[in-house]
Amino acid sequence: MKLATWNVNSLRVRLPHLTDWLAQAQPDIVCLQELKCEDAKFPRTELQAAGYQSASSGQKTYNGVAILSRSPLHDVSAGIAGFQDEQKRVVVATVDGVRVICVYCPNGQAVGSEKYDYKLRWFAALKEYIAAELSRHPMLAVGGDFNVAPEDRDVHDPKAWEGQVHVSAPERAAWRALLALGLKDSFRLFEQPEKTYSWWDYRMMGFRRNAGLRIDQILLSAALAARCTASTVDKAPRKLERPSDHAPVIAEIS
DNA sequence: ATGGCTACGATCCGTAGA
Repeated sequence: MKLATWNVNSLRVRLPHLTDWLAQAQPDIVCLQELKCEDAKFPRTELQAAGYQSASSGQKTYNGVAILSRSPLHDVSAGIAGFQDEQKRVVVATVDGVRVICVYCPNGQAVGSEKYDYKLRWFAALKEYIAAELSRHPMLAVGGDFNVAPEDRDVHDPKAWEGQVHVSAPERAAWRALLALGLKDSFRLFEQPEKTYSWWDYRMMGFRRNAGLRIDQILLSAALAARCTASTVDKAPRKLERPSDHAPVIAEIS
């Protein structure tokens, strides 16, 4: 089973890149973020033609998440149970016995801002939600844009980023609290090339300079981590014309 | 140097992303 996550930064703009990538990479399950697209306008038939069923939780202009799958999606629900939120950031489904949670974690804007506080509250709620899901689903994966670079090696210029949003100590603690539930960062289960990132700023030729952050991850429960055979970032779509600023992350499960 | 791209929904600029 090949599981992927990709922040597409507008599903409608990126649909050609997405369908090309699906045909090339042949993932079984894909978590998508930043659809910026209402469910009514979700390109369900186009994706069906590409061989994927979908469960989406979208909204206009901002946020929006979806899970694509070649196998049927069961027990679909949207949002974090018990956490009131207008912003569409979570969708969950069971596919082939695996509980898949797709997350678009808040950006946080700036340390100390209202959005930063929301980010930390949101992470606390996510942790409780994952804990509850884990108790019922030992085979569980959380794929998404976490908007946290967990360690300095996930940051192109740790000095410049020190204390900033995406790397601040409270954000990293919130991210590590998810691992404390028993989850593993699939990417770090393996030897990886130095300076591997999943997001690069559109400005200042961020991608050419490899000025990036590794903020997109796939977290696996112990049962899945034990069966994970590879995890990579696929930089190819980031090289295309009019790319998303994020690249897909992949985890392969035997 | 606090800018710089890109997408969006609304104009001909503001908001948001990271």
